[in-house]
Amino acid sequence: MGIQERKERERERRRQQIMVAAKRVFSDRGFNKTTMEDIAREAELSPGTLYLYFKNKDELFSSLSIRILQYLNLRLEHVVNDEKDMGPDEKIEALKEVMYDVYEFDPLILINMFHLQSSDTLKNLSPQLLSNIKELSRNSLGLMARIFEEGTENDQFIDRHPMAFADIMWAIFSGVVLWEESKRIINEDKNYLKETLEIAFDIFARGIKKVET
Amino acid sequence: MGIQERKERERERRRQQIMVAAKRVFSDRGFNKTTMEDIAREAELSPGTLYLYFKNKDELFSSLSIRILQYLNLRLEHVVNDEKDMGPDEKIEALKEVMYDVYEFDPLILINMFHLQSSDTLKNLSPQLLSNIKELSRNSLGLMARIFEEGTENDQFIDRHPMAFADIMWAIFSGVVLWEESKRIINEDKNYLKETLEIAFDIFARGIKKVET
Amino acid sequence: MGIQERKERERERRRQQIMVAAKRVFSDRGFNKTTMEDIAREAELSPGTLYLYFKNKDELFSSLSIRILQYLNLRLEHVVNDEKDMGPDEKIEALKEVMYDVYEFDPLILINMFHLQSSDTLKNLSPQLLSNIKELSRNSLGLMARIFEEGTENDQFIDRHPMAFADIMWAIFSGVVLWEESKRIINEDKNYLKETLEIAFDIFARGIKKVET
Amino acid sequence: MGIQERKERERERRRQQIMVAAKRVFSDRGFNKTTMEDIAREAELSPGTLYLYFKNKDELFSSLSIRILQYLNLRLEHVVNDEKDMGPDEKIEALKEVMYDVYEFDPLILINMFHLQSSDTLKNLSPQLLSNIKELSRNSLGLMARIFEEGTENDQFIDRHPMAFADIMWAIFSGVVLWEESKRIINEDKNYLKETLEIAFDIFARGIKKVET
DNA sequence: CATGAATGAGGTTTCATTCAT
DNA sequence: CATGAATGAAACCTCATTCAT
Repeated sequence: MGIQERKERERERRRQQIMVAAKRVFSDRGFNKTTMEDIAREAELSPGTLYLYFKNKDELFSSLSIRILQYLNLRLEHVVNDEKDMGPDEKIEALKEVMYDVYEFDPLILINMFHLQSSDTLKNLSPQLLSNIKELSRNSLGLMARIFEEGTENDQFIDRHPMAFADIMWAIFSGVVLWEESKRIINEDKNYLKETLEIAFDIFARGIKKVET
Repeated sequence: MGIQERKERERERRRQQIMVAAKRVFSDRGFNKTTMEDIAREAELSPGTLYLYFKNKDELFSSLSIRILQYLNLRLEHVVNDEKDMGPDEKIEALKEVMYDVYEFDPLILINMFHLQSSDTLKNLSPQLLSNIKELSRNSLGLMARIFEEGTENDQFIDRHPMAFADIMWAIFSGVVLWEESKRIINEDKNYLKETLEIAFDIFARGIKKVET
Repeated sequence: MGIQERKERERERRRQQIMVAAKRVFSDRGFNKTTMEDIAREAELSPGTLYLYFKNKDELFSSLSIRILQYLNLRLEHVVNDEKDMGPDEKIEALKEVMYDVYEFDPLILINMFHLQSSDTLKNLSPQLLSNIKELSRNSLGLMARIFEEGTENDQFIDRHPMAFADIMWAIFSGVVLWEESKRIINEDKNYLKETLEIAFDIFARGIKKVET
Repeated sequence: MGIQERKERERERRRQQIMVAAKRVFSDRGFNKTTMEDIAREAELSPGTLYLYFKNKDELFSSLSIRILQYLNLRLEHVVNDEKDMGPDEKIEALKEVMYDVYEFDPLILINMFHLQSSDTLKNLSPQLLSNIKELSRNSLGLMARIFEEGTENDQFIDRHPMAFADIMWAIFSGVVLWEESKRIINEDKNYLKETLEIAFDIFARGIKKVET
């Protein structure tokens, strides 16, 4: 068991090493322009080795998305489940923090995640990985929806479909990050994203509250 | 002159024919998986012919984005410039219509446009085309911003940076369309998008109004 | 007959027009890089028209070589046949003039002629054209050989195979024009070719004379 | 070190293997008609492999020229530097041997070298390779020039520009090899080249000697 | 005769993936 | 487990040539 486990851990370390390298290269060059050899070089491994840890390029790429989705999920779960004494308003505030941290965790991987989603090659992922991704993103939306649901139940938010709320929330976040003009501005003024998110969440909070402040 | 013009029109017709085919295939298969031969076959032309009308695959792809951006621009200009007697509230309502029509005009091309923007190889577009795209998307955001600016000046909207408003607006729209889970739902329930947009714009309208109804 | 002839002449004029354009473009870009459309544009004709006058690209190219070979032949015939009162020494001097004029007539076409000869696509020339080229080049060598033959018969030149003499003569000329270093020098010093040819012919004249001066 | 070196040698072996195959195919079909796949098939490798050893088709082609130029250089250096006790006459004799051996070493590659020089696409060679070629051909001519220079200094050869002598010498050799009619004759009579070179060098030797024998 | 839009075969090159060491 | 040389399928793109007008 000791040995077994040690091996497993070693294997996981390698996977991480590769993913870190992959993230760097994908972020730098985008999906298409990145070759497996680029990643191998960055990871100081040989191309063949990558295939010992990832079935193919698409799976390697997708694993990056998995990682950030896992992080998002973790954080959302914490807000929804652990912070029992927060009111809906505070949870939305917390949600804002989560979203921003996700962005900071990996600003470019997010963009890549969209590439993943609006993409083609999702069909040659292993079924397990695919369902994993679907599960995670579904779960994330679900967790956000829960926050809004609570607000609705509390009669603090207007009564609408919570999933739609969650969708919009995510939209605000992701759209802000993606739209070309925004990217330009973000590059010039690092605070723009934060400010815009602030405004966005503020508007959102005002817009969904039943009793206006 | 007559002949010259006829030729020009004929040429434009061909371009459109190719773009229609390209749109279909790109939408079906995504950018990477789509080959020029696929498009040629769909357009019932030979591969070589495509290159008489588009410098390369990237330019063909980008031209599709141009088209929808032009449509968006046209519609936004109409709202901003021609509807002088609309109040800010009505204009946001009109904006909603525009966004939805854009989506109907070409639901998948929008996704592709994101691929374009979050992409890599857009550096080998002709400078003219590239600046054209930039100009159009910048202009669209600017027009949206104008709508919000008016509302702010009228003291009807809370006083924030109008560009950020526009950014969020676009975010809501595009994000809603893109997020994977949404896509799934949209495919199952065609009204979901409309409803969610309705909610989104409603929240947004409530959120930015200074004097609450 | 009048009309027939007029037409024929008109046709010949067109051929010349195309060849002049082709010569310019081939010289500028080399055989491979030159497209039929380039030539058409230079000739202010349409690509299709070229094929009314030349079976294919190779034939068009080869026709240029034909033209210069015809010129060479003409000049050589004049030296051999018309200048009955010249001695072998003088004829070699005349030969030098001819060679130099050929070079001036079309310095780059000569290089292209070598491309033709060391080339591949000579197999898809029309048999007639091919035999025409062979005939002309054979004839040129033959005419040169005659000059040396006379000198040998006169007991003025050493007794060797006259065709070999001609071959060497041609070699000197063509080699001088082709060798890369020479080209470089020629570009820097326009007189180099003339001088080198002068030396070459002088050496040659000294080398073949039976009675040394 | 041992491993490093073994790898390097293995790699060099592969390069040679490819070059041998390339030489065969280029010689057989000429540059344009030869496809990379042809070469790969001849080398019993896959097309992709060629690109592991040569940047592109042009570089592969040029490398062949390099090889023969290196051989030529080696031989010329031997004549010029190592054979201190040879007189100019003997050195010219040695030069003849060199030239003939070069021809035997690779009769068709020489023709291809001319294709290289009178060619177009040689601008997309790596700068290093290009300068390598230029260096080598310049050097070869320089070495030949040295031989003549010695003869001039010894007062055995007429006093002319030694580089021009070298140029002519090379011209004789290369021209003889190239001219179409010669090729035909060579194919029919294998001794023709040798004989003609013999005559050429004899004439040349007679032509440059100050004191006639 | 002239046109020039369309063709489509075919070439070069890339790169994800494999497998013998 | 790791390597990295080799693979070979497949993509983009060019351009000589044709043919309906």
